[in-house]
Amino acid sequence: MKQVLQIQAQLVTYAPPFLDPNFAAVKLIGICAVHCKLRQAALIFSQLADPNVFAWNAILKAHSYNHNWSYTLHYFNCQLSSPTAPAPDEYTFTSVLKACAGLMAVLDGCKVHAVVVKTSFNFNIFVQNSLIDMYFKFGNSDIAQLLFDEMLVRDVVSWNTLVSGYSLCGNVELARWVFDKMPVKNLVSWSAMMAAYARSGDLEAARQLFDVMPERNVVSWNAMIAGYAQNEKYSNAINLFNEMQKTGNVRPNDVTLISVLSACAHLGAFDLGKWIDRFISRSGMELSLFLGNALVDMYAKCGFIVEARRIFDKMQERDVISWSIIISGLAMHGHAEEAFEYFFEMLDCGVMPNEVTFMGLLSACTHSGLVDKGLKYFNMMDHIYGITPKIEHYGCVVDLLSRSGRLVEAEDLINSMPIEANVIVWGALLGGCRIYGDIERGERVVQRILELDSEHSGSYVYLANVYASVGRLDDAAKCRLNMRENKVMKTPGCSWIEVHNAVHEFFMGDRSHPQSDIIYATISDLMLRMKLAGYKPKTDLIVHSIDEEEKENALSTHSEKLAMAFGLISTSKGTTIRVVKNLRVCNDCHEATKFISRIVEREIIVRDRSRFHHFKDGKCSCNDYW
DNA sequence: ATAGGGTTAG
Repeated sequence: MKQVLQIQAQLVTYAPPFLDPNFAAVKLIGICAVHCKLRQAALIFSQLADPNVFAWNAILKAHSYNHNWSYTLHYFNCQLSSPTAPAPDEYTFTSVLKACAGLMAVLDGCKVHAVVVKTSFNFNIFVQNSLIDMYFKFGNSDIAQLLFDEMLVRDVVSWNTLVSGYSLCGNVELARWVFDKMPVKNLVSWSAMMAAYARSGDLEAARQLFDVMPERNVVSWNAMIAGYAQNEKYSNAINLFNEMQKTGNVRPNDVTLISVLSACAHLGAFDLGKWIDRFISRSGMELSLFLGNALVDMYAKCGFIVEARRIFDKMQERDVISWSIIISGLAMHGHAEEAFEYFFEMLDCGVMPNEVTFMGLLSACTHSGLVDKGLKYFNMMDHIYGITPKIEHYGCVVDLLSRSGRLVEAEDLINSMPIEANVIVWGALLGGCRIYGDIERGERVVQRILELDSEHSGSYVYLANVYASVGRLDDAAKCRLNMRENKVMKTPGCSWIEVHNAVHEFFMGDRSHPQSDIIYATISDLMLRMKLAGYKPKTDLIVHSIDEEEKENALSTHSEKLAMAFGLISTSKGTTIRVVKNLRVCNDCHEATKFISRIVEREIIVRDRSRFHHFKDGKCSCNDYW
């Protein structure tokens, strides 16, 4: 790029007469495109007195290559309306059709198709393939198939387009049928078929294809890694990334790193996440919008909100996703005021919020108990920005109202919802009934929940707890029996911790870890010291056993305590402990962790399914409100 | 001199 600028400067001051300016511009624009420097490309193009068809195609390609679909169509419009511009050719149409597909601009696409037919470019195989691809992306597989059938000559790209097209339309079987039928396969054919399986959720079939592929490039690896990451197989994604590094002949690119960062974010695998950050700086890789977003999200979800902000501030370009990520990140850490500040800054930058942005704002309110502010944002969504609240938003607001004891309003809101409430929304209200001991309402809510999901474990546990707390032990027992008979399973509590680049996973009562004995010994020791410091196990949370000692035991083997104990014995004194949990952190563990942070003089950061808890010196950042 | 198909974030 540096040399592009030098050449450009040279051409402005002195253009040699033997050099065709269009020729030079095509070359320079091509380099700008590869480096995502579209403004520079546009400048070079605008300085041409008389752009020829090569120059027009170059500027169209530069924008479509960078997924800047609307600018592609903008330039195409300019070309059509300018009296001096050359007529479009087959090269023009491939870029333009791609842009229509990317924009899902069905009407424009059909119009371009009409022009293609009128100008007889519909016999060019490149244009034909682009048309087929476009109709698949519009979801119109019938027309796509028709165009394919009418082709006189087909090449491997035509077949590949069919495979990926059917995959896009959700028809893996047909994609496989085409894949088996195609006369010649290349690397892209294999990758497309593999991606089709991954997209359909059949990771075994995808992996099998990946393993037998005759050759692989970075895109094949990316497709498999992304397949794992998008199907929540985060450890598999990371393992495959490590394998890719080991083979040594394929260099990860930004797409690879984005998928791996997403896996790191979900797992809280910050060692690898930080390594990727350094890798990016070290290799001089451009911090693209996607990559920046993935990095910010990784840091925020791994508990490094300061680092997340550092990357966010460093980004050249930010879109609504970037802002939503930083807002939800701040919300997760309980920094509600900063989340609001970023929201207003976002508006100042002219970026329109969407439904995800509002999820971030609402959860910021939930985590800080800002009920009225939450209601204000909730109303703002529809009234000011025309965004119809989705079930998640209702869930958030019901949670907000319920937690603060405004149960009547919460129930009214559910009953006034234009969409059917789900188990999560009712569950939020049930949580409020539990906290505020509203037994009558709770019973009603449980009934509604069990109508929707007869195996809702939370309801059974809730009922058993309520009965036990008011001394109706027979009813409590009946409820537990009921639960067992209906085979209601609670999601098993699971926590994990990253130590020395490896993620260690613990389930409740887990004894499968090689260092299990010493982990349990550590917990017993801690329990003793905690009790001396005034800790009282919250055994009233346990419903299924009677013996007090047994209850304490059950509490002490909660997965987060196991992960924490493992962290304490495997890291040096003073190191921050970071644990991730799949469920909400339980009341007892929350209390215990406060004590532990003081006893061992460590900062302990727990990410549960909805937020972060920073424990330090016997206190938690959530101020016991979560 | 310029082109089509497989991979990416909340």
